[in-house]
Amino acid sequence: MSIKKKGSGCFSRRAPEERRSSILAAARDILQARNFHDIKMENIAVQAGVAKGTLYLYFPTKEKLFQSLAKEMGQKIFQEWQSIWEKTSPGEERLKALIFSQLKFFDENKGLFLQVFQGNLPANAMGGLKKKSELIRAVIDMMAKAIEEGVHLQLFRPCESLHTAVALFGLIRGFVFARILCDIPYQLTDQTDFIWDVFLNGAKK
Amino acid sequence: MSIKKKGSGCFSRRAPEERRSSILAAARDILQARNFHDIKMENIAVQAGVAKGTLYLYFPTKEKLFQSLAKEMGQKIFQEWQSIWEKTSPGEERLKALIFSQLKFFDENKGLFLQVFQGNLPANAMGGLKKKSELIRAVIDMMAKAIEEGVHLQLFRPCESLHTAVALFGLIRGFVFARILCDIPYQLTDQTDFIWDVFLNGAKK
Amino acid sequence: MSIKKKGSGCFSRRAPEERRSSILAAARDILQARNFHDIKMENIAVQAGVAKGTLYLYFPTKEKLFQSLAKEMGQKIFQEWQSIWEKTSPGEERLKALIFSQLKFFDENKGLFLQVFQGNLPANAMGGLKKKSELIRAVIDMMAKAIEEGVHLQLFRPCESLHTAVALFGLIRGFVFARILCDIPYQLTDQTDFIWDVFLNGAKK
Amino acid sequence: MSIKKKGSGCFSRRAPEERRSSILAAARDILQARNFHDIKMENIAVQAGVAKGTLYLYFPTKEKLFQSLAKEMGQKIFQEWQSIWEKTSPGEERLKALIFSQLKFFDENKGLFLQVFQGNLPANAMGGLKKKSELIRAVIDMMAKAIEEGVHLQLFRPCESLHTAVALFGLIRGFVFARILCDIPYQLTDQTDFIWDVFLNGAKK
DNA sequence: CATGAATGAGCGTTCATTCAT
DNA sequence: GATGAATGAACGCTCATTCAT
Repeated sequence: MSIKKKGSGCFSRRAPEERRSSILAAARDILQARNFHDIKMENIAVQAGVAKGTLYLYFPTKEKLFQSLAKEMGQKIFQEWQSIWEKTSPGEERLKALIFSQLKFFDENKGLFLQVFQGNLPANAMGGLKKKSELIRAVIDMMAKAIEEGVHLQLFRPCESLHTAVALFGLIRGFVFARILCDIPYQLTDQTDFIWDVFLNGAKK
Repeated sequence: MSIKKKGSGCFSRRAPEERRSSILAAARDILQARNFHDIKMENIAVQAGVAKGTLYLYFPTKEKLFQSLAKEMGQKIFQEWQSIWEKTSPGEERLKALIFSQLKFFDENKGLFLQVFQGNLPANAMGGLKKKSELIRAVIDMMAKAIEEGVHLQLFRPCESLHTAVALFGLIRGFVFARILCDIPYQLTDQTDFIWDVFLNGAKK
Repeated sequence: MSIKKKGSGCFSRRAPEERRSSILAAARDILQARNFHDIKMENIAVQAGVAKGTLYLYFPTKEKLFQSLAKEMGQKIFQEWQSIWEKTSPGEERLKALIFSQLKFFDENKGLFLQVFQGNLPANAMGGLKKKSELIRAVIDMMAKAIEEGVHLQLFRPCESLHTAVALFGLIRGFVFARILCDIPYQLTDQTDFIWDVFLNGAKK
Repeated sequence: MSIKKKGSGCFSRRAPEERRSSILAAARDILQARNFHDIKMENIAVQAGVAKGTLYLYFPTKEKLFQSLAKEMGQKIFQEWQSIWEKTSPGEERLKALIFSQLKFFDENKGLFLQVFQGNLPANAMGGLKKKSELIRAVIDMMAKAIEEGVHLQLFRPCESLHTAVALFGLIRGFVFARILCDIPYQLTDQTDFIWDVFLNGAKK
């Protein structure tokens, strides 16, 4: 009735920006386990420890709420990639860091992987999908650039860098799929070296 | 007040199995563009050219209808994989055929890729997901066996075949993602050789 | 396509218990004239002056709503009987008061007599019926006890009190039936003395 | 698909009048256990061993079907009463026979008692109710006449015969209620003498 | 600002009725 | 005549959204 504390780091009586964040955090947590359509505004409100009506003070509709969530998550991971780029040197280090970072992201967001990043979004999911696609495109482009660097460094043979980046992107996603959907047992981030090995040397004898 | 005249009972009377199929086909077509939750039974009925009530003569609920659809599609592609296995000889031929087949499937089902095969299914999506996971697991296992054959044939170096299969699976899915989500321009099936090359030789100089 | 503007959220905000009551009252009024199955939730909502959805804030299903109604009415009449028992002295006074009370109840609830108290309830009417049966059993048992008192007081000849109570119960119900179903013209409660006379003396010359 | 034998004495390939009867019999049997609204035309068709459409060859609507049933049952019992009247001599014999006949009817139609004869009929139940009321009125009037005879025979003291008949009617119904709704244990028809005794002598010491 | 009771459009499902076979 | 697949109007219930408090 007055002060509720529930879920992920939400506190009543904070600055409005924090309230907004706690709502998004609540939505994110619930989205780990349920569809957009199976999540009720009520659920988010309870998880965030606010009243249903309060959600509408921060987001005009349910849909916009989830779009905001997708956007913020996208920005966060994009920033992480940028930061990795800046902190690493070209070639193996940079690429392995990017691989590791992606594996880590999916490890931490198994549920979201099935929801936000696989299209479980409202009908005009194209809004959501575009964001998601842009993100995928961004990491592919970034890895393509890193691969070009690798070619210059004579690490890789000359290649169509975009396609090669797509290949690497898929390699990573393959392990994510296998891990999350099929319960093939391994720690996702532990696969960095294996992925790197296959990517570098292939399977040939 | 309580009893009203209903039903016009004017219709076409096709073969019953055909009717079931046409309903599933209608659902599949609509699913190319929309979510499970954004598809109304009405939509399916109209698309299939039947009345809403008719759907319920063939499927007890909306959910079961889509589960049937997922099941049938899964069976179809699984049979295709089996048939490929039987018609090809071990090693390169068999693996390239499996790669090609997967690329072709996604090329023909771009929309579904985003829906049925990526989890856009009802709340108990776990039913759907399990099916999907089983399918993924099946193709990975099949490719793992083919890779073991390849190792015996001295085509590949010794390896943990399951992980290597996951890598190949990912390689394929990477191109699918890139093509479908990011509009990276290429004919999906044209990438068979490139995928095979990367898988075999890696990117190393 | 998937998300539309809904809800107008304009209303009155009475006390919550009052709202629940007014819904039950609306249901009771409509039930005077119509079957459970011929009453639509919409009807009740309109009669109660609330929106359809509001009904579901107070009762989880249509069926539960009517069960609540039956329960409340049963409790009310049972309490009345208890209160009569306490306020009257054994013998004629007590029994005549019980007779009068039953006649009065049916006089005031002619329509319900045909509905709630005669089994016009949902499929699992057994729930409803059990309640009703319990109520009937309760009044029969109560009258049986009063008759035993009467035997002790030498008012009645020795008898199987339960069967005699059933006879008295039937005598009362006979007038109710005749009045309500056949429009035999008399004021129901005016028959108290006649019923008492027949019960006491029989029809014999 | 071709010849089905189900339920109460129904045979395919009979005269149309027999088909009509078997449908009504099926409806009657089902009505013993279920409400008008909980009975589907399909149920009746299966029970009668005919196709759903066939019902509509004999009855224009579901409602008319049940009205026909009510009418036929009413006629049957009315004829029984008439026949009793004709076969018995005035006074005790005639009245006890009427009492016995009513108890027997309810004993044989416990389920219907809860359905047809207590108002579980469609919205315009007034059609049904009128029939039922007429029937009740008929037996009351008949008993009133018998009571008048009894007065002439000096069996009964002078009285308002209609009201006295209502009392007797109620006495009978009381035992029916108690037996069917409350499981008070006795064979219904065994109560004839007790009812007669109470009706004649009352409960007085 | 925050609340949560109230709203009502919308959808899944049922089943009396029809009519091509 | 008999059949039963097909029909579609109708209704119970949900839940995003609103706004009086």
